[in-house]
Amino acid sequence: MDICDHEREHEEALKRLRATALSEEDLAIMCNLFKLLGDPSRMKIILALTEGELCVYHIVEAVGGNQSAVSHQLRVLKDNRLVKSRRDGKNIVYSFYDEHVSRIIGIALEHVVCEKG
Amino acid sequence: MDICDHEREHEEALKRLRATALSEEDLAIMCNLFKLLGDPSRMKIILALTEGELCVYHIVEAVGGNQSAVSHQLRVLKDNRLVKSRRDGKNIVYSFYDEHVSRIIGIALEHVVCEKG
DNA sequence: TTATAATATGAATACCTATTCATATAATAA
DNA sequence: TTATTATATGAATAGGTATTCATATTATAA
Repeated sequence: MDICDHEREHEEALKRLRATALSEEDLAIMCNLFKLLGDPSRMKIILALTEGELCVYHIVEAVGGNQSAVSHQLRVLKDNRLVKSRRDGKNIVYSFYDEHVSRIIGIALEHVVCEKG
Repeated sequence: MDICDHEREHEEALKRLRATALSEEDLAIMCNLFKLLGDPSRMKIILALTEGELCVYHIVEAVGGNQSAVSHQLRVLKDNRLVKSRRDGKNIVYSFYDEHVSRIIGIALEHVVCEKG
C-alpha cells in the first residue's frame, strides 16, 4: 500500500528533485553564504560597507560594539571572500570583495519590506 | 587629528548609512531569514519543496536522516513561516508558505553557479 | 476496540561560534 | 629609539542549536 494519497505526485516531485540535485559541496557553499549573512553583527558590518569602503575605526563607529569583536568578524568575512582589505598607512580599509554581496543584500532588503507590509 | 586619510569620505559614508539605517527589528528579521537558510538540513528540505508539496515521509526520503530531525526542522520552518502544512488523511503535507522563499532560493542557486565559475 | 502507520514533541547531549579580555603586531609620530 | 595609534589575534567562556532517543499524538485499518 502507498504511503500517502499523493504517492504519484510526490514520487514525481522526488524524481525532478534528483534530476536537479545539488552536490553536497554546492549545498555547503550556499548554506555557508547564508550562515555568514545570518549574524546581526556581521550584517551590520556588511550594511555599513554598502555605503562605501571604510577603515576599521569607522566600521566600529558605524556598528557599535567593541573593536576586537569587529576585527574577528572582519576576519571571518574576509576568509569567506565577502570582503577584501588593503592597508592604507596605519589603517586597514575594507570593502566588498565583489558586486555579488551587495546584490544579495539588496534582495534581502526587499524581503524585509515585504515581511512588514 | 583625523583617524585616517579618508576621514571625509568615511564620514560621508557613515552619514548616508545613518540616513538609510535599518531598525534593529528589521535587521533581526533579515538575519533570521538568512540563519534559517544557513543550515544544510533545513536547506535540503526547502530544496525538496521547490519541486512541489510533499508529505513528511517523502521529505525524509528526499533529504535522508531520521524522521525526528526532519520533523523538528519542519517545525522551525513552519514557526518562521517559510513553510505551511495541512493534514491530508494520515499525512501532513508541507509546502512553501509563499512565493518569496522560492525566489530567494533561485537567487542563491545563481550564487553557487557564480562561485564555482 | 485494538493495532498500526505517520508525524510531533520533550529532554538530553554535543557541537559550534560570537564575544570578551588580554596581548601582539605594524605603522607612524615625536 | 620610544611612544602612540590602529588593527589583529589567541584563549577562555557562555549561549545557542541541531541531533538523537524515547515517547506521545492522531488517524486509519482490521
